[in-house]
Amino acid sequence: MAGTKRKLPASLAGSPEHPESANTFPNQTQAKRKMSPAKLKKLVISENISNVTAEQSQYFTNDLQHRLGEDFFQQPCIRLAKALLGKVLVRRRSDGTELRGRIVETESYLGGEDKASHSAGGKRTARNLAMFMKPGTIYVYPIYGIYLCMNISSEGEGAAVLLRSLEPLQGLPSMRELRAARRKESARQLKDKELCNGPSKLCQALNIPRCFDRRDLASDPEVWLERDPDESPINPQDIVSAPRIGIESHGEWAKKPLRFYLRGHPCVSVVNKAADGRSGNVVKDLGPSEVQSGTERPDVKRTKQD
DNA sequence: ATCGGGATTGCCT
DNA sequence: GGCAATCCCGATG
Repeated sequence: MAGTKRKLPASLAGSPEHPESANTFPNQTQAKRKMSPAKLKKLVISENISNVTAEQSQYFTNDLQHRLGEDFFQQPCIRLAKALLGKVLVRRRSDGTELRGRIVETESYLGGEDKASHSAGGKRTARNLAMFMKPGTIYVYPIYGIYLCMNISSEGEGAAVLLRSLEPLQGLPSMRELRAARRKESARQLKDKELCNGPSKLCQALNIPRCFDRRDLASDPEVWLERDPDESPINPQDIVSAPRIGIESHGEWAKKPLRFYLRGHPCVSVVNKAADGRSGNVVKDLGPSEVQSGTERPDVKRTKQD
């Protein structure tokens, strides 16, 4: 399948989804555009005309050309979590339309000794089986009875990367609909940057259902990952490492900086000011000791992670 | 068969 | 910033 250029049915070709608006984040420090110049030009045009129909040819772009294959996922968990930053998650819906979001925040769950991981201690259950499947396998699990979270299995026994937030790129009106469906009708409209800035929000916005659990990102026709052709390589100094969110009860492991996000990006769900001031791998002069807990390198087997 | 908790979110004060 | 919502899964008896 990979490398094969698929031709879309004519019925899909001529029926773009709802009007799509371009999405820019002026305040974004790394203001590099992700689209090809041609695509960008079209989107810029559509920005200036309300209710413009989506550029149809974007559905003909050769998605598979930039699709990430299984080799990409074959990396140690922390490395994959960082490598995922800047990559584009694509969801192709049954009507042929595509939703796209750029990954800007991830978390590593290492399995084994990682007490905060569903696979801690090598525990393998029906729920977390996908964490043990081949790298690139999607792990979707329900949380708090009402939400879902999406992970990607990495190299390493039971290791996976949680996707925490995306920068919405394409299909924003659809995302807004999907998100609004579960909110009060009286609630104000969500800002663009609020569409996917949380692990369960992105599942809603991209319509990722529970049944995507155990699917393969490298080969699934409905969901995949792309390299952004025009994205300049992420500078390691632009990756913030901070403690993971929502796992406070897990003691020492809660403090390890296994959350990664693009510095200054407006779509990050929770900014860690202490860690934000610091650059990725450089340890500058540190303040109070409590700050340091967020900077110490993860206490994991070097052999496994680098 | 029953019970308790959770890798979150949105609305309220 | 507090807290309810809501239910599946895994642990326990």
